[in-house]
This record gives sequence, structure tokens and C-alpha cells, in this order.
Amino acid sequence: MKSAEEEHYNYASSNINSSLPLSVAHPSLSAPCHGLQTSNPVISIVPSTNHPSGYGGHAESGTAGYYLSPNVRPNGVPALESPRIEITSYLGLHHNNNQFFHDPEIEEPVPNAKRSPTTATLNLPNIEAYRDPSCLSPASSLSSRSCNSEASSYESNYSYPYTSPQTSPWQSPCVSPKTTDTEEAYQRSMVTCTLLNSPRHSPSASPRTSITEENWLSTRNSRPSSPCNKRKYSLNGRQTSYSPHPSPTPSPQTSPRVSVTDETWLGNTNQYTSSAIVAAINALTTDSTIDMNDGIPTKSRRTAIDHTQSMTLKTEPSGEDHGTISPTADLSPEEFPGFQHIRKGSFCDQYLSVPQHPYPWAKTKPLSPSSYMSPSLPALDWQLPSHSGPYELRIEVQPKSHHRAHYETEGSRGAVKASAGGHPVVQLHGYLESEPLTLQLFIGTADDRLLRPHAFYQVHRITGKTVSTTSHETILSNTKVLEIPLLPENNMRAIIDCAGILKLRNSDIELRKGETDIGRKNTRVRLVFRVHIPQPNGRTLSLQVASNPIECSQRSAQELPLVEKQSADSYHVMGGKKMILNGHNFLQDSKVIFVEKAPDGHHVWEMEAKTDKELCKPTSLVIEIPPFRNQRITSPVQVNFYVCNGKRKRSQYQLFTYLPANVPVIKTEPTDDYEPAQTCGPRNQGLSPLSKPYYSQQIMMPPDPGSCLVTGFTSCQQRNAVMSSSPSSSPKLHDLSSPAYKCITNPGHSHLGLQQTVGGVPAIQEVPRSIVVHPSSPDQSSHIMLQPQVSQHLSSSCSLGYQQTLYPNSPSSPVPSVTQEPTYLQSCSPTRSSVMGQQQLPNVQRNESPANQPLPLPELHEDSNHNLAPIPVTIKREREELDQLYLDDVNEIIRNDLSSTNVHS
DNA sequence: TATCTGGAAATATCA
DNA sequence: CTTGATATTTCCAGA
Repeated sequence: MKSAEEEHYNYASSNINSSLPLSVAHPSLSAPCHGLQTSNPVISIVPSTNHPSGYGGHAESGTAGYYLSPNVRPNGVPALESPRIEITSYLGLHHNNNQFFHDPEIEEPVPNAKRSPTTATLNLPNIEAYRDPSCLSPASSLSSRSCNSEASSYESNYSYPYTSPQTSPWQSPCVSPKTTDTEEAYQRSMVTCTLLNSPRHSPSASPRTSITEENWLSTRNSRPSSPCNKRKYSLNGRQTSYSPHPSPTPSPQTSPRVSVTDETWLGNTNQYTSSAIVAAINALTTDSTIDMNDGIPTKSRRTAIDHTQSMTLKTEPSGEDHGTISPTADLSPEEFPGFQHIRKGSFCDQYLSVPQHPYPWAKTKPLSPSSYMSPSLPALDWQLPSHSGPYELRIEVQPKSHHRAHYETEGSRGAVKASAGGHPVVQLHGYLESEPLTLQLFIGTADDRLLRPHAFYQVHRITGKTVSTTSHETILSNTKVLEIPLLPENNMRAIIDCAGILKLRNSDIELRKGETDIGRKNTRVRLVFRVHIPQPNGRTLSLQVASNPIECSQRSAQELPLVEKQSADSYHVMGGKKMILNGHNFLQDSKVIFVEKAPDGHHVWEMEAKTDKELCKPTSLVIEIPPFRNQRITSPVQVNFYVCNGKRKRSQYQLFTYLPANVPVIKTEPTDDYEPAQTCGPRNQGLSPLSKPYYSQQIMMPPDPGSCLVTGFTSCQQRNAVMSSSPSSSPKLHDLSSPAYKCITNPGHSHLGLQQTVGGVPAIQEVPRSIVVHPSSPDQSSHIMLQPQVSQHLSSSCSLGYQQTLYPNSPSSPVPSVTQEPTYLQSCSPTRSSVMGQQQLPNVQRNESPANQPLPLPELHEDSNHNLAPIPVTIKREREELDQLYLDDVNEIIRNDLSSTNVHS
């Protein structure tokens, strides 16, 4: 049910998005900045293409708007009111000066003592920063939220929060609005720079996105105890909770999440997208200052608060920008040369300025590049490829799938460990220079949406005798970033034994101004690693890779079944083959359900696989692959399956592909996979985790397309993969799925997409499919990455695309806004697909689902219904499913919220 | 004594 | 509005 709803939402959002501007990215803008990164073409492309209209206008105006008047949004939407406005203003003020000052003000009111009073200095307590900021003033929060909310509501109406994000045109706008102009401004600037930061948040950039953080900052403070703040998850919550409770501080604010959620999402997403574009544009203009204010404020506050500590304040030149900086400030310039700059926004400056490497070790490349980086450093929510040219950032040893995060009220629960013992290991391949580089690590999301900083979790630096790796902690946009030296003498390899995970109270975060995400059941994270490699041309190449998902909830880790490996990724439609699943929390009465999803997420087909209870172990399950509903498919059909231990205890969707009867079975990857899969740290997991698809990076790894296709990917994590995978094959399918994804994903991601785009961008739109489909070549990988980006774009745009596509198929959302291009969609899908490997799959989409839904897919449909089957595809659905699963949990919540919200409205 | 943990009680939120 | 189910956050206690 929910899923359906969710889906709908997504769709909607997509549509919305489409309408909006997301696209945003103006080539022009992007080009400059991003170029560095990779290919940026994308960016440009995007913008134009997609959304030209909406965004274009908005963007520009928006930007302008932003800069000019904070209140007004780009879109014309009124700025959010109060909350934001206020903030904005402050920001603005601040801008000029430094955020710091302002921040303090803002924050202070609120609360928390924690924050450092002084503004200027900034060193706020880091920790607090996260929350507190928000807490701070309710007002702020309100504003932000309200803004958001409003905005969002606005948006949300359209779609769903979730959705929106991605798509949302708003994103930027939205975000910005609330967030304040500043941020946007920042972003923009950033964008301009490169996209870097991306989304709106860029400012915040980092993580969570800016939005969040910023918002947080602004809002926040509240962190107070949860109770008060907490909002209800339900969107409605907005209303509810907030105010009332408010506990102390913060909260009251507003609606917390709600707005956030919806709005935020939208905002975020959109913002990102659009914002990115805009930003780029703006960036050109430069306004970093402005941005700073806006963006900064929020973030800064937070950041500042939080991290300030580490950071030295701003030191940097950029600092100005940052004034806001604070947050960023986080980083000390030195340390994060790039970062800081980046955030701040002044691109030029940043670029120009060389980064200094504060860290001894770090020194990241002194190169100018770094400097570049900084300016351009992509926002944390941007999607980046894991490899490019000769370079590849790879997770050699994946972290365990479970790691109980600690609350601030608790002591550290130690560093994240590898499944096989030891710690995760990350290595940069292809780097032959003698200059050490800095590996950045932050906690990212693990849901369907695009990868971005996780609002509810922060990396926690572990020190002590047992820690062999030096690290430095900085804050970027409300996101804590651990900087670890990558030394040539160590083969650019780092053992990550210094990273723990801190859980922030949901109530604290949700109250943040820009935060749209819901914390409830949003307990999975990924370790995200980034490295910025200076290039001869002065540019900086940024690579990113995300780990397999890590479940951080004590409860979830103990109860939810988790599939880490599967012995087969595909098999004939007749089924009958035994498949071994490796993972955790399997019970004798665990059920394994195969499902075929329609683009809209509806389950077209569900079949419980036979399980061998005698062979069932907590970490492994032996099942018999059930026959597919349609024995006559002509092309591979992707489906999903999950392990269910009870009502709310089911694993994420895993991908599986049914092959036409006469086709030789392709890969089953038998055992390998499973073997120890679980543990396997090494395993594939890394590759495919959910996100991967999006990211591509991960995927990338697999060099071979072929190989990828099947096995490796598959098992992997399908879940995510699934989603992704599906796409792979057929574009169409993808599309469908995409939508979902998008929805889910959100905005933030979109931004990412942009970034990616950067790299490959333009292509992306166009290309996607191919890319997706074929992962094989290295380049592909890149592509892939791009894809992700693309996807994102897609998302944004895609959303449209999805919608379109999807719609057709799915009933749910028919909306559609846009129409679009399947292409995009495809692209999108591909991205996802990448995961799969799909190899081929492209296939068909089988029918998928027509059954379920409407099926309208134009192309696809065949119906799935059953039987005919011929159509291959499937993919799409899967993704959706996956997403759905994931989303479900998270999204459900969101949906609910949204629903509420809507209702309220 | 300080950490790191595993467990689980106390709260919150959902349904 | 109550109640049971869930999920989150805070505490405890042992190693």
C-alpha cells in the first residue's frame, strides 16, 4: 500500500519536478566549473534540456532573486516567509560580514549554550552544531521550516515531498527559499564553480546537504531533547508537533520535519538541481557572499557550531564567503583547503587561491588543484564517479553491514569494522604522483535516493591506541567530514579504523530548518569516501565511492533480515534451482518473496520461494528459485525478492533476473557469492549497494560489463542494485523505476546528478541508456557515474521522465508532467541498472507490470501480465521495488507525513 | 578508571 | 481515545 502511495508520490513529484526546473544546470555554468570534474557536459546539458524553461528562468531569476532578495524565490515563489526570511536577512547581513557574526546571533537566541557564543570565532561546539543550530531559534527554525514548509507545501502539493526533492524544480528554489537565499546563493556560486556542491546546499554542501544542515543550523538548536522537538513523523507532524512541543528550543519551530520533509526534500532536491544550475549561473555572478549568508547562516551556524572547533574558523580567504563559513569553517582552510573554499563559494577565489594544506599529511596536494578543488569541490550531495581515467577510488574492504551508532548521550561505540574483522580499507588506484592526498569520509544515505550526507548520522572520529590512521575532523555544511591522509608510500591506501558513527536524535534534526528527511526508520548509512586529485590543468578531479549500506540501529540490526549475497543472480523462467542467500537474521520461518514490480511500484507478481528449513541458518538460507509467471519471456526480466521475518521485518529488495527458457543461464553466480558472502567484506557488496547504481562508482568497479552483469552485481546488493539494475537493461524499464527512484531520491541527488553530469553529463541525458546498459568498460564506469548523475538529472528531469515513462506504465502517477523523454528515463534507469549489470537486460521490460498497473507503458507493456511475457524488462520495476522497499520504510514515513501534510493543507 | 559494548528499560510514535 | 506494536533514546552493567 504504502509503496503504492509512495510511488505515486514519487511520480507526482517527478512531475512536479519536471515542471520545475530542475534541469537547471545550465551548461554554461556548469561547464566552467565542473568541467573540472569530469565531464561536465552534463550539466550544461541538463539545464538546457530539461528544464529550460522552468529552471532557466528560475534559475537565473532565481538566482538573482536569491541574491537580490532573499525572500523571493527564484521561482517566484514568495520566499518563505518568515522563517526563512529572517534567516535570510540575517544571512544577508552576515554575508557581508561573516556569517559568523550573524550566526551567533541567530543561534544564540536559541539555544544552546553549546554553540559558541561568539560568533566570530566560531568554534561552536561541533556537536551541537548539528543540532543546536536548529534548535536555536525556533524562530529560525520556523522560518526555515515554515519557509520550507510553505514552499514545500507548495511543492509538496504537487508532488510529494519525496519526490519532489529530486525533481523538484524547486529544489533550489525551494530550498533556497527557505533555506534562504544565502544558501542558494552559495550554492549557486558553488555551482557556478562547479557544481560542486551542488545542490543547494552546497553551501552546506556537504552533506546532507546543505539544506539540511543549513536548515538545521538555522533552525535548530533545538536539539533539545528529543521529545520536545520530535515531531511526529507523520508529516503532519509538522503541525503537530512542532509547535507545541517545542520543547525547548527548537522545536517549536515549526514544523519540523514536515515541512522539512516535504519541502525540504523538494527543496533540496530541486534546489540541488535547479539550484545547482542556478548556482552555477549565479556563481558566475558571484555572490558568494550572498550565498554565504543565506546558506551559510544556516549551515554555518550549525557547522560553525559544530565544528567550528575544528575548523579554525575560517581562515581562509574564502572565509568570507563563508562567513558563513563557519560551518565550513569547519574546515579549516588549511585542512580543507578545498572545501572551505568551495563552500564559500567564491569560486574564483577559491580556485585561485591555492589550498593550503593544513594538514601535514594531508597536504593534499598542494597543487593548485586543490585549490581548485576547493572552490569547486563538489558539494557533499553531489554524485561523483568512483573512477575517471586512470584513477579509481575503491573500497577494498567493505565495512560490516551492521554498526550500532552511538548517541551523544552515550560513549563511543567504536570504529566501524570490516565484516571479516579489521577495518574498511580504501585505496586510490592509478595515482602515481608523489603528493599525498586527502581522503574525505562522511556518512551518507543508503536509501534509494541519491547519495548525500545523512542528516541523522555523522561520522565520529575515533582516536586511541587502537587507531592507526590519523584523521582530521572538519565540518562541511553541517556534515562532519573526516579527512584521512592518502600517502603514496602506502600506495594511496588507507585503513579506516578511525571512523565511528554518531546518531543524532531524530527530533533534533527534523527540526532543522531545511531538513526534509525523516529519521524514523532511516537507519541505514554508507561510508562515503572522496578524494580530490589535482590535475595538471589546474583542475581538480573528484572521485567518490560509497560503501555498502550499514545498518546503524540496534534493533534493526538484530531483527531485520539482511541479504548480503545470493548464489545466483539470474536463472531460467522455469526456476527450480537452489539458491543460497547469505546474510543475517534469517529464521527458520523466514519467507523469501519474489516480486515483479511495475514501474509504479505495484507488484505485478509475487511468489514465495520454497525454503529449505533444515538448511536454514541465521546467516544463510537455501531457497528454490520459483518459476516466473511468464514462461515465455523473450528477454530477461528483472524481478526482486526479499526475505521476510514478519510484518515489518523484511530485507531490502534483492535483484534477480529471469531469463528466457531457451537462453543459457547466464550467470548464476553460484557460490562464489554466497560463500561467505556475508562476511565478505570484500564481496561484492561494495559494488552494488543500493545506491551504487546511482553512484555508479561502485559499480564501476566492475570492469567488466559482462561480469558485472550478472553476478557480481547481482548479488550484491541487489537491493539497491535492483533498482538500479533493472534499468539497466532496458531503458524503458528504467524509466519506470527511475521515477520511483527519483522520487525517493530526491533532490539532493539530483544535484548530484548534475555534478555527475558534469563529468559526463550532457551525455548523460542522451547517453544514459547505453551507458547504463553497458557497464563494462571502464569508461563505462565513468559513464556510469555519469549515469547516476544523469539519473539524478533524470530525476529531476527524470522525474519528469519517470513520470512519463512511468506513468505510462504505472498508473499511479500519471501525471506527468513532463513527458518526457524516455530517454532520460532510460538514462536514469541505466544508472540504476548499472548496478545490475544488467547486462543485457535491457531487455525488455517485460511486461512487467502492466498487470499491476496500468501498464501503460507504451513501450513496455506488454503486459505483463502474465504470460506473455515476452517482454523482458522487468528491470524497472525492480528498481522501483528496491527503492520501494527502502523507500517504503523511509518513504512510507515520509509519505505519511506528506499525506498528513497534504491533509493539513 | 575509561572505553566499549551488549542488553534492555524508558519513551515516543504509529496504527 | 485507548491499546498494542514499533521505533528511538537513554541507562546499566559487564568485560
